[in-house]
Amino acid sequence: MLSKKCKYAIHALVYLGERYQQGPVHIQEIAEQQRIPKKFLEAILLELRNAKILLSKKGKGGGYYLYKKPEDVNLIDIIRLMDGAIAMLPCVSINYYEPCEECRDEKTCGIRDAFLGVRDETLRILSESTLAKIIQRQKALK
Amino acid sequence: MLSKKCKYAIHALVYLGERYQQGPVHIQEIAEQQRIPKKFLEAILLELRNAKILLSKKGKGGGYYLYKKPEDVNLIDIIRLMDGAIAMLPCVSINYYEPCEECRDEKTCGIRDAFLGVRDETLRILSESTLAKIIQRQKALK
DNA sequence: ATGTTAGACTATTAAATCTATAGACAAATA
DNA sequence: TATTTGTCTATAGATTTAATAGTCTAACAT
Repeated sequence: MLSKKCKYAIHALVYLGERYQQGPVHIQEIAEQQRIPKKFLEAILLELRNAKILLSKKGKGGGYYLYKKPEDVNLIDIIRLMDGAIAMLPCVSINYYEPCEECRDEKTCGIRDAFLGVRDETLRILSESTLAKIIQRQKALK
Repeated sequence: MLSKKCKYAIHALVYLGERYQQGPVHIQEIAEQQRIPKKFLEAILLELRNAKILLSKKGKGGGYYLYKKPEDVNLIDIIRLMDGAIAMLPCVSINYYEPCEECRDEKTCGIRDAFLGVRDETLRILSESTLAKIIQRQKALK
């Protein structure tokens, strides 16, 4: 399951995606509109800024706005940043690889294979799912 | 990421799968061979027994053994039992469904779709992955 | 029948992680 | 220079995960 942090991040980014190129959006507004605790959201947006997904502006009229284009931010990027590995086992993780403690020998492990498959399918589906597509889908459903 | 509990369960079951129809296997032996803390393993095996995947025998010569056939126990069963939901969001979970708190309206949510896809693919791959197939694959790799 | 073996069950603890909040600081703007 | 708004550090509380201790109960051998 995704953490709340990650879900908050996705919702905040979709919200900012809907306002792409319309200037900075105040944290307070995002927090209220998306029902996210403001202080928690602050930490999340900061992390997204440090990852060069968002930009910020201080002072009056300040706030956060998308740095990357909505079609260039996908769910994989967000989940990796917020929750870490996509894979269900460390030994099949691309970005957070670690040998399995439980495993005697990775080369003859009959378990990995299935989780490699799951990882690949998950990557495929979620990397195709960009903010732009999510917003487009949302509009279509209304 | 799967919990240690779940990984222990998978390893223990594969181990028992290799000894299918060869009589009960002592907890101590599984714990040592698979390097699992014995007391923790006890709790895990008990849960698998309550779920009718394993059977147990008390007293001398006792231990645990598979109740279901190795080809009838798949990774989905094990993960659901140990870690709960397979899905990455409660609102796309089959067995642990809950509406997303973060979501305003499930029907017009543009996010769910991607996670529905991930869930389906995960189910497909992991339900095909049975103890029998894992053991077979392991033998082939040796 | 009785002692030994091995699982069943309850309770507890320690560590880690997740969620949320507080408050001082720094930069931008009017 | 006062106000607004993001930056950053620290911490607290709750929950979950991982592991252990200890008592109870059933099965079996003698």
